[in-house]
Amino acid sequence: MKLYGLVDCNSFYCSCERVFHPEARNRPTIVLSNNDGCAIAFTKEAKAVGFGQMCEPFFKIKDRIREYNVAVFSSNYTLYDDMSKRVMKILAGYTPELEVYSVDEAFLSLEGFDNYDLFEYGRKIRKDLLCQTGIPVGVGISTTKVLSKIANKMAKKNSGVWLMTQEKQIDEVLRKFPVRDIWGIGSASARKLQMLGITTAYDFKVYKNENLIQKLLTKTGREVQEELRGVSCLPMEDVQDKKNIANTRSFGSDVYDKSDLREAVATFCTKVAEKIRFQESVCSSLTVFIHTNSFKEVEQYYGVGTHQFMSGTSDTVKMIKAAHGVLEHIYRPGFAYKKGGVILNQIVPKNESQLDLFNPDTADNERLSGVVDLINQRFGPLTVKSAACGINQSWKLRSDYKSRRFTTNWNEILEI
DNA sequence: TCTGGGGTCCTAGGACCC
DNA sequence: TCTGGGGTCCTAGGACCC
Repeated sequence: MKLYGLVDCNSFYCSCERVFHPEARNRPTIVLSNNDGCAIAFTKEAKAVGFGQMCEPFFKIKDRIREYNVAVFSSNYTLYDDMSKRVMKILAGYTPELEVYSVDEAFLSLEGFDNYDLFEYGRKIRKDLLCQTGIPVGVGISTTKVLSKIANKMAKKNSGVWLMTQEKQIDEVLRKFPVRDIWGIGSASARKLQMLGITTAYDFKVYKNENLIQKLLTKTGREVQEELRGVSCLPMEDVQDKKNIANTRSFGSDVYDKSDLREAVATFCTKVAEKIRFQESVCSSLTVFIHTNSFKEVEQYYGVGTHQFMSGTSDTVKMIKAAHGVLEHIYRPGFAYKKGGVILNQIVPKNESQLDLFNPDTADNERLSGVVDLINQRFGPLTVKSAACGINQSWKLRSDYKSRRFTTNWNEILEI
């Protein structure tokens, strides 16, 4: 029998903070987005006192945060990424095949584990992770990925582990499970299903007109329906290389000057170039965008443009030049820009890249990039960077409640 | 005053080919 | 009055995910 386990960390960002801030463990805890803009992670204690709406603006909830003595943290992705790696490494020991689905969750193939006491196995995984990393998780086990996601939600409501493999038992759960909460069914699809009278996962499972589902929800929706029926359509996947790589940011304050935007864009390029080199790939097109603050009732402008490289590249300097060229085209003076970004497209592995027939000598400066990457890995991000990134970086973002990089930087290690 | 960031997949429709 | 048929590739936009 096919069997899938889904392990999902509870309020992952908050749990990471709590590992190093014991004083937050008895308080409702919230983590903010970049720029301290919105609340994006909540513990169940925070949800219990009314927080939990995704991306609620921080400034709107400040009063309530004081009222309920909520612990607040700026996001610290260096810390979360490292904690995630620790969790995944342990999980890899519990399955022949692990699919790291996101920073805080992973599918485990449990095919061939039919004779195990799977409930006990789930408990062991939980205990081990909590002991070794301090991160609490839920474990859901069932016969398809979609069902194991549902099992995981049940696990979080109950003792932390939920096993469902018998049809009768599955149906019992599905009858009480809102269709909107199914993995792969968002608000738009839920609305369409509602019009067909489908409100629970069970209604969806037994709905007969498959052609209509295909038409309304496309192939994706049909696959979800099959998975609810216990027919596995979504196999375990290798985590392959990224097909797009982006770095985009809201600015700390409004930006008017082209020179500031040039700095920001150069910095975005530096980040994406690092990422693509780490993946050992090259890209052949690069998109730049800038736009105004859509929350303000002023004239809006959205500028976007793409540069096509003649051959695949992962060279920071080339990307900055290209991005500055695009910026020249899309910049309009007089607007207050609030956000910008750089996206790399048409990504292929380095060794599969096409060379430029007409300019064979414009190869990437790989030695330079290699040395820069080494220095920055050792001494911290942007220790060495292109002068185009600027020194003052007046556009950069805010982060007032940031915790230390406890696990990745000797200078910021936990003190007792 | 203050409103996140980074991805994937699918489809329709246009451009283009012979 | 009459105006082919069968493809591929690319892109924008929608929907969804964490």
